[in-house]
Amino acid sequence: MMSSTDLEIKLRSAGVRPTKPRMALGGVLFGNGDRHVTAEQLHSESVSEGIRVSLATIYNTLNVFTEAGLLREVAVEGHKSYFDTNTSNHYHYYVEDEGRLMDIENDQITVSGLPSTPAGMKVSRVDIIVRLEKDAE
Amino acid sequence: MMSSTDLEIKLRSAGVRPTKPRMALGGVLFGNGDRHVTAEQLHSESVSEGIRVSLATIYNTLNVFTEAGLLREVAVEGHKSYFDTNTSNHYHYYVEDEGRLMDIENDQITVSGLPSTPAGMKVSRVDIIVRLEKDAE
DNA sequence: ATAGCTGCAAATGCTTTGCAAGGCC
DNA sequence: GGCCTTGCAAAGCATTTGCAGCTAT
Repeated sequence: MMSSTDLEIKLRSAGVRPTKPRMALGGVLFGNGDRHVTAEQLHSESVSEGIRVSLATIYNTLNVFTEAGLLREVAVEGHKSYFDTNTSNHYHYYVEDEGRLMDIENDQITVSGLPSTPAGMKVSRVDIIVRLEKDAE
Repeated sequence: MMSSTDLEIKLRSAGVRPTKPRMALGGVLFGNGDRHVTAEQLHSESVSEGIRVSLATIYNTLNVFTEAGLLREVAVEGHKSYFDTNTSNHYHYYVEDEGRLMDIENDQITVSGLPSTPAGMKVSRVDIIVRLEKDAE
């Protein structure tokens, strides 16, 4: 858990004004360890916890948090964005049958053999998604 | 270039009926080396080459080709799917400023340190996207 | 002949936006 | 007070679907 004071500091440090909806959503997002949510998931979860926010505000808040570096957006497949509360460098499993995203709990992953970056460009991020399906065994 | 006979064989072997639109789109897709296109790009390119197809057919064809294993779909970021004519195992650069996808021309890439796959699951595919931005140098 | 395609337009799903009312510093 | 934020509903995009007519085998 994270105290509301800590949360307020977290938001302020990132340059995000701690409004009531942002504090409430921040509590849901950052109060329970690393999470991966879609806008729709966050909305229904918030509503069922008694937080009354519109879906527009959910999107707005997720975007503001992402731009402020509090969340990381993960593209898995068209028409659905996942937001990850773990902004450190790490990779993901994606369970295709369930549409569920998980962190790969291992910081030993290394990618080798990458060619040199094209001239005038630099790497902004490396995304790795390991897609999983049920074992037909 | 690929002859229309070869293209027809390619489609038939994949279990895809070689209709007129499919042959025409197949020519655009497979006639010029490895490509990465969005539906919209393929549509406007086809139209400017005098191929009259509706956007619905573009989507339908891309999906049929993908299911038949002739294309591979790459998720880069919300609201846009890229289709790659290179279906072999390889990874991508994504140039963020231009929305352009490129194959990483190197088969030396290896990923090590992956933890064992969760029980009952197997890896269906590993996607790696190296995001590039302009070097601010 | 008949199962499968295509095109059109309407529908869908996710996300953004315009604008008036309200909240934060 | 003034600027930023919220909510609602409407708009926007990319993609899919229903259906009547057409095509490949």
